[in-house]
Amino acid sequence: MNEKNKSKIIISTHKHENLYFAVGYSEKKKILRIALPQKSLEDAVNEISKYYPNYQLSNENNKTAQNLSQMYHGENIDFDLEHLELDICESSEPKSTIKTSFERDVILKVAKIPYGSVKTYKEIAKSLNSHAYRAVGTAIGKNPFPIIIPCHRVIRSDGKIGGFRGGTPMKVEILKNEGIKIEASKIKVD
DNA sequence: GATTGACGCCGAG
DNA sequence: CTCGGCGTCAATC
Repeated sequence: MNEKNKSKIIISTHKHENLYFAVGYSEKKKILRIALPQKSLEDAVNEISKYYPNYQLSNENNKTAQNLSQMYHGENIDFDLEHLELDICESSEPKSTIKTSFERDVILKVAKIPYGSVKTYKEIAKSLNSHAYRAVGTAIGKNPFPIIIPCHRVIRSDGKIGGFRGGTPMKVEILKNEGIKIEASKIKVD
């Protein structure tokens, strides 16, 4: 059931205060997966290694892992998507990789949402000429590059925050760090 | 086919 | 405001 992958990867980490960030690379230096921040190094590494058991930890300071932390804390970093592995993967690849063109299209749309603004699941669907609002949510839920591909900027049409793999409270925190106003669990529009 | 979603909309309480 | 129920469609079983 739990799909694993034999390919060898490198995991780099970064610590900021009590949060640990992790990034998984292929041998070609393409980013395969980003982990949401965790309270321990083990947990952060595990977020990657559970999909890629054949890994090696890197000691070098890693710019992406550092950028990840900065973005989480609300800095507006212009990240080059060229570093991400955005190709459609074989079905034998681990879960939460991009496997269909629909998922890829959704992820690419989300990537274009500017810092400090939000879009709804419905708007994403509409921009793809689709009514599959729920499928958009499901596809975003598989986002292998959370924070860098800003899935936290996608909210519900009624203004509520919506789901998040790291839990809605984390989504709220990231949005607030970006300066978005939230009151009574809803995005405040002015 | 049948079930399951990080959803949307409307109507009832 | 909350809740149920139905709409909708891609992915998965």
